[in-house]
Amino acid sequence: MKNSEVAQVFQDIADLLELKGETLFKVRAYQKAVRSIEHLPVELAQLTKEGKLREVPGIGDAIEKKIVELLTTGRLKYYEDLRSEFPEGIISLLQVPGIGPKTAMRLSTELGIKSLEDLEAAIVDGRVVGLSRLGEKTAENILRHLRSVRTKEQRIPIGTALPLAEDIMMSLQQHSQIRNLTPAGSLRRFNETIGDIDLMGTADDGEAVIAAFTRLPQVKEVLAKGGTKASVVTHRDLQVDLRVVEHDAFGSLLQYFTGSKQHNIVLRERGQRQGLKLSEYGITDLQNGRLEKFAAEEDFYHRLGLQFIPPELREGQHEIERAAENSIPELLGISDIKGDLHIHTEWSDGRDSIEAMATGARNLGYQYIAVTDHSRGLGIAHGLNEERLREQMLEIGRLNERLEGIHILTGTEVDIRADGSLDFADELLRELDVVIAAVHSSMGQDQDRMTQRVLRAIENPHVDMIAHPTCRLLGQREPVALDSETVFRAAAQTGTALEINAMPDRLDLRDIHIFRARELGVKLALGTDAHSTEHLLYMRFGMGMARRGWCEAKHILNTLSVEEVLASLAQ
DNA sequence: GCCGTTTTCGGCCCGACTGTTTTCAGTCG
Repeated sequence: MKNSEVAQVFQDIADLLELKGETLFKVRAYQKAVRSIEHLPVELAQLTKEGKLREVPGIGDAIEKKIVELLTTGRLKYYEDLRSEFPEGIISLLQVPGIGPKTAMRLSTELGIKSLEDLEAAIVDGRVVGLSRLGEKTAENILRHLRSVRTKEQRIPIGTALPLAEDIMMSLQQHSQIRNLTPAGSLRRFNETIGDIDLMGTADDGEAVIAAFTRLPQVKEVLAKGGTKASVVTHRDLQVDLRVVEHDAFGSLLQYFTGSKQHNIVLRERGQRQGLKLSEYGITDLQNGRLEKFAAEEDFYHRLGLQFIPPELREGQHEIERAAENSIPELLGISDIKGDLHIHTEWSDGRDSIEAMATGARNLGYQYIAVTDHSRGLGIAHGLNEERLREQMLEIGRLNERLEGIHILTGTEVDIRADGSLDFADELLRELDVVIAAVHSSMGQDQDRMTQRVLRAIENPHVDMIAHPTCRLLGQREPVALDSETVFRAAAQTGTALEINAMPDRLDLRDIHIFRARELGVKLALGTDAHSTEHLLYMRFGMGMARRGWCEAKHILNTLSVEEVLASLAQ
């Protein structure tokens, strides 16, 4: 059973207990366990084997036993009994904003509603209005939310959200006197997907800024508008919230709205033990009731005796204890990156020439790029055959003589065939600076075959790196079945790098995989998989993932200089 | 159900909004 499936069971249990009217502390205990399991970098089965389940925050005696039962039998009696107490489908009502446990229960018991379809019908024919504490207006709101839940787009990839946010931020800066404008929420934490965009800033005249914001050309609809905040929907159907505050409270407000929710809860629990009450307004000393405000977020953390915690680490797992013992690492930064190791050109399915990609990279301050066009097996991408690859190597040699300030490494993204063999012979691979191997076909293989397939590529002494190891496409294709723990251990053993593919729809490896791979000593490499010069800028998305995986510069292959990286690849 | 810089028992994050109420329950982030 996968972690995500276990998490779903406990999420259901939390919902059902809430419907049942069980004490909220118990409900929250299950919710906390869900968050922890979702962020776990290791399989629960592995932790169980090592006897380390109880080290996970939020997992105690009772939940440990339930996890073991789920993993060994695939079922959980407690869960099945609980479910049998309620009509099927009642949990689905909870996904409608405005419907909580109390309302869901009443809708179910008093009107027999079991699905969103039932609910819509009941509101439309007027049966809902009239239940106690359910007036006309509430019913109307529920109906509106109900319809938007059905049509609403899923969370959008950060690669889409961040440029949209930046576009709005730029417009707002042109049209108002806002200062310190910055994203908050999941965007600032570099979550791989974003629900809505939160922006924050400071201003002397907040109302003028809010007015300018709601009049921006990107805005389709104004949902709410007040003196310090506003919510709008853009033409791309994305909700954007803006909050404007006075300068002296900006730090605590930014901290609060950056989250995550779980991080803030753990932080506040800690504050409570220190006799302090934390809120978006600042920190109140419970002894004397005095409120201390914070203009800078760093000072907020320092007041609690903590190191500053970078937003990418704020998931409410172990970052707060690490900050307390002063052992938050110096995370990788964009200026640490010395080159891009995964680049396509017009020789295969890229748009631009080798020279254009090289000068584009030089403009970003890089020392090198690796040209890694597809191999012949990938016909759809005009993969190179052996002859064309040799021509390309000669061309790169000529360019390297001519171009100043950038070094081009020869390479390939060679196909890993279904049986794990490679698309090019070892004799050819040996001549290249960089050999990236990747799966592009037969993605439906079962876990054993897929794992053996990738292991075989990892064990080839000429393979330097495995690209996009899980082959997922955000929102489009599930990851392939791969025993990641086994693959990571083999990669660490052989010194084969694993890629953090920075393409916004890939982001592969993902954050928790990066965390685990790094822990196991796997060499990691950032690559944009650029198919045009613009794509070189995707590096920042891979950077975000690497930081969420607690990576420092020393963990990343392409923080090395060109001499060092060539030496490392030759090993 | 979890957990400990007072605690192995007795606490458990914080504030705001909305709608339906006569003082607040329910929900959200």
